Amino acid sequence: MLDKAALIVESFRPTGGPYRLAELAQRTGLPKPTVHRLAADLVRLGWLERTDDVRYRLGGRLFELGSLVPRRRDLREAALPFLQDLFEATRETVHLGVREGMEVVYLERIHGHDALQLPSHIGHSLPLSCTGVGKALLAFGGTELTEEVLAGPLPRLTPHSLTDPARLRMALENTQVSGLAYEEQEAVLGVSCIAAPVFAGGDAVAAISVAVPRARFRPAQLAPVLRPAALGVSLLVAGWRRRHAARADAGARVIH
Amino acid sequence: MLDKAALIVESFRPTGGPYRLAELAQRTGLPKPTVHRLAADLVRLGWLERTDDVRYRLGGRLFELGSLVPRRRDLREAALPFLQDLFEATRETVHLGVREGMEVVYLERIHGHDALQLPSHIGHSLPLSCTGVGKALLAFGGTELTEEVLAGPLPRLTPHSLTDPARLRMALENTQVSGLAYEEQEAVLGVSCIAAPVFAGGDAVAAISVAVPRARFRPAQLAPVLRPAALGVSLLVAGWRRRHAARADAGARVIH
DNA sequence: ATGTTTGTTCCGTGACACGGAACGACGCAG
DNA sequence: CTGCGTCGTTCCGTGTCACGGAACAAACAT
Repeated sequence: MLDKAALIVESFRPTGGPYRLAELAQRTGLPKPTVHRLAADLVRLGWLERTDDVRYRLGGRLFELGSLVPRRRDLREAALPFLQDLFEATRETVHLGVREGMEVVYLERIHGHDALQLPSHIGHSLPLSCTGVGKALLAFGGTELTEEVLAGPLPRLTPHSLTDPARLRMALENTQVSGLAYEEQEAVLGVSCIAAPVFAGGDAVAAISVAVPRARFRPAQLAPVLRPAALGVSLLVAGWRRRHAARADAGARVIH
Repeated sequence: MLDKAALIVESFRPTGGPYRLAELAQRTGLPKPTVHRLAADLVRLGWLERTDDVRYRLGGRLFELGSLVPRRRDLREAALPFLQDLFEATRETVHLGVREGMEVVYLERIHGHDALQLPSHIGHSLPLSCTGVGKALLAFGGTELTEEVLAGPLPRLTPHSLTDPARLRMALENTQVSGLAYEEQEAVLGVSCIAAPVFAGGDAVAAISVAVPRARFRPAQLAPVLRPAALGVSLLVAGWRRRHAARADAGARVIH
């Protein structure tokens, strides 16, 4: 029954937008009365809301709980000042993302009034191989991960997406040398992207990127600002790790 | 059973931090085996995670779902560019918040490297009467809401929190005239705050604030930047409302 | 060595989740 | 106006699976 409830909630991905009861039944494959009963319970709990008294959408309680998720909250908090610096220096769309399985999940995206129309919303997932953040994470995510991605079929979001394993491998090797990952119209036509990994103890735990309309994409001007930003976050996160490890040890000794 | 699962998840508020099985059992008041079984299910669903293989914390899936909540996501997206402007102009901590019952919930908080130690994390709730954002929402939230808050006991976060209904009422009336709400060390000692409401169709749907260390709090310099920011968001949101209403009408006609 | 608390497994019992069937309301085509 | 389809909602008998007390081994403190 928890599974059914979760199925209903998850069926709101990726739009979160309002759905009618019949739509939910179809999306989840559950019988209509079951959806009706469970949805009513979820509304009572605040996990869902009713809009015009006919349709359901994700509820505010879910937002509050999601904001508390420790790993995500701490990383975002630490990175935010650097993302601000980056945005002020470039005035372009700035991303922070982490790896989740074979995909990248965006933790933060800041932009000005001329926001690009991008699929990289906060909380959304995109294939590792099609995004700057994803490539940065992939290049420094260990060989076994790289091989797994290169083995599987490479997804295609645009005609420019890298679907040839050999070319992707070459791009990753370049990234491993330069510490920077590039993406050119591989996720959205007309938008290019440069990204840098955030390290913590040898492996990349996140990545920062700047997305720019292809016409005014000038890597030589972005790299000198992006690199220190990623480095700054890395140093901050490394500081945590040490403190956290010490605290964990202390805790283990203190408890009981 | 959904209720029990929700009880477990909600018991992570407000820290989200890792808890042991016994702690969860105590926090929720549920028997240990029940928590054990449900927590295992929740981990399987990705709503909870296990840390050092002993403790539980809120899971990444929850973050992703929470980010999709439409009302919150749209408002944040619309306000973000203005929050950026505000931050660049003031270089102080900027908030975006909405009302949820008798409390304010923060949707966004951006800051630089010298982040203030504030209780206003994203997703957190604070009493309306103790925060700048809350006062702005309260002043333009309708008389029945005002009376309800003034009637109940006013919470006290610091010695400066307004607990006298008469003084709070006066502050709200000032805000209704000036369009600006002030808060001085009422939530955190040493921090003052100025806020402005975001309107949509006559009533305040959100509020923007700037929090500043008391020593360098200069309202006369903040107000001229804050006011147009709040106004800008208001105009954008008003645009939605019209479009959304039109779309809802169209939808009502189209569907069936 | 003893006591306490931890996380975990087992399992008989009973509550309650389940979903097919039926209902009234609504919009539409004929 | 009448039939038809689909909507959201309610009912209720059936069967399942959630429930949690009891018992367990392991870790730690005294």
